[in-house]
Amino acid sequence: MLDPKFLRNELEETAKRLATRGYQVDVAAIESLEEKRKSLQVKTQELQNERNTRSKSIGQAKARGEDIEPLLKEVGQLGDELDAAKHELNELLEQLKNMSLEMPNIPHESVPVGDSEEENVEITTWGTPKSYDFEVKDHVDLGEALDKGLDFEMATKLAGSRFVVMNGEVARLHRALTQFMLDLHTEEHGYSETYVPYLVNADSLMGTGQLPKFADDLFHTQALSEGGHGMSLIPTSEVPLANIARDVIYQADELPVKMTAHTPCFRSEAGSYGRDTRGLIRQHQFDKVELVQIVHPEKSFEALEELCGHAEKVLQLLKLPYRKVVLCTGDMGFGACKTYDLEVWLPAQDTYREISSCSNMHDFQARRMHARFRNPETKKPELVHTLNGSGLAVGRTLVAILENYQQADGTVQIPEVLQPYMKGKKVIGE
RNA sequence: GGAGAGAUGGCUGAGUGGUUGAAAGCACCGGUCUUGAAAACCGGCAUACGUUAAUAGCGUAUCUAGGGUUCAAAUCCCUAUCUCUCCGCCA
Repeated sequence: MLDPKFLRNELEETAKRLATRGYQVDVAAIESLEEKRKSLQVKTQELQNERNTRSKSIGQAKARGEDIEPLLKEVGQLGDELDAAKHELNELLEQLKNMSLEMPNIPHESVPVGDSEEENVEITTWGTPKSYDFEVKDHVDLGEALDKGLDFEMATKLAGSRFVVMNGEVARLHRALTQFMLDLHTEEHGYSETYVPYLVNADSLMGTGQLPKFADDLFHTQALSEGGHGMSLIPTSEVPLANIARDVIYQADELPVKMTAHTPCFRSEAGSYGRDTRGLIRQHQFDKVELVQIVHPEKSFEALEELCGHAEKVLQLLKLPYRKVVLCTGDMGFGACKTYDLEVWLPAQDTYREISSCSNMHDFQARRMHARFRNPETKKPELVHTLNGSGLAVGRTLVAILENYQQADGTVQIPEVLQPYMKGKKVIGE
């Protein structure tokens, strides 16, 4: 959510900047609603003031044993007028609130302006894609051949499309990856390991920005239309992790809070029919190791660089070639003010594919969540900034390893850093 | 799943319809005292919104949340959520 004061005072500016990400602000509508709101609010408060004063004097008169009947009569119609004004005001406030809940975050000045992912800007590349003297297979063929290491047919029987069953060494490699990532982030990067619920309530989803706008992307235990008390499966552990800060006032010396968690993520992928239907790339359920930071508002851009570096470190240690891009205004997520994507090299697709997305949400989520810290200078509670990033998406990392480390005979080398997690094995499929 | 109890400011905890935004204590901040500290004493100490040049005043709201009764609700009624205790079930 944007700062309502900023929105009000800098409406044109806000509209201009949100337009760069393809969001049209209805300036005229907001202006007229605001004007009405202002006068109605003043009127309501005046009426309330009057009622309070009179009610008080009734109390005093009664205490003195006077006849209060005439006073009661006087206040009589005040109530109706007040109720009407209140009602109208609440409707207006509701309307304004709903509008602001659906507005995306304002992009940072350093974010390149563009319409789509075509206009994302490459920052760096790391590593060199290997050349293979045989025809490379994709991870689906590799995984199926590895003693049904990846079994998509079975998953279809059990659940449907966009799920997977893993077996044997591939399943273990998948587990090894999450262990390795968690160990790295907790032991080297200063995150505390966190275990969180995979089902969350609507307040949490509102806090991080999935609701009200993106309900269709989630799996719900009960339709929101049917009472709304159902929980939803998390689309990312960012939701529970960031909401740990909801309604909290941190002491300044408690910041930054750095948390990491490994969870499955559930996405209905409502808008992506036909995209990436083959393989592990786009699933209804996938594992992810997430990094979340709650930081002092002046430190968030620094923290973004740091956090992204932590995700990069995973790729570097796994020796997977990747590139880092900064997303353009049109490609950023709803709540982000600046986002870096890390894209790993996939030889079978002969291209880089997203494997991590690291974002500074600025105060956007903090405002929705009332996540604050007590500023020692002002002694007042002020909004913190929140950041999140994948460190990394485990399923896609598995894809990258299978494809990048494949050998002519269909076996797959195990990256050195993972070998301790694989009982010292160096190759799977032998 | 069944039965009961409860939810008040950073914390503990008074308060059952009328100057109660809310006693008291703790914590915290400032001061007096002290060589310094502690103790003692004095004072201060919520948030949001509106109005405003203003972090000054003034006003409004907020005692889990949402409805209701009333001239007036922390206080009465209804609903939801959460917490605790006991029983059942269970990893």
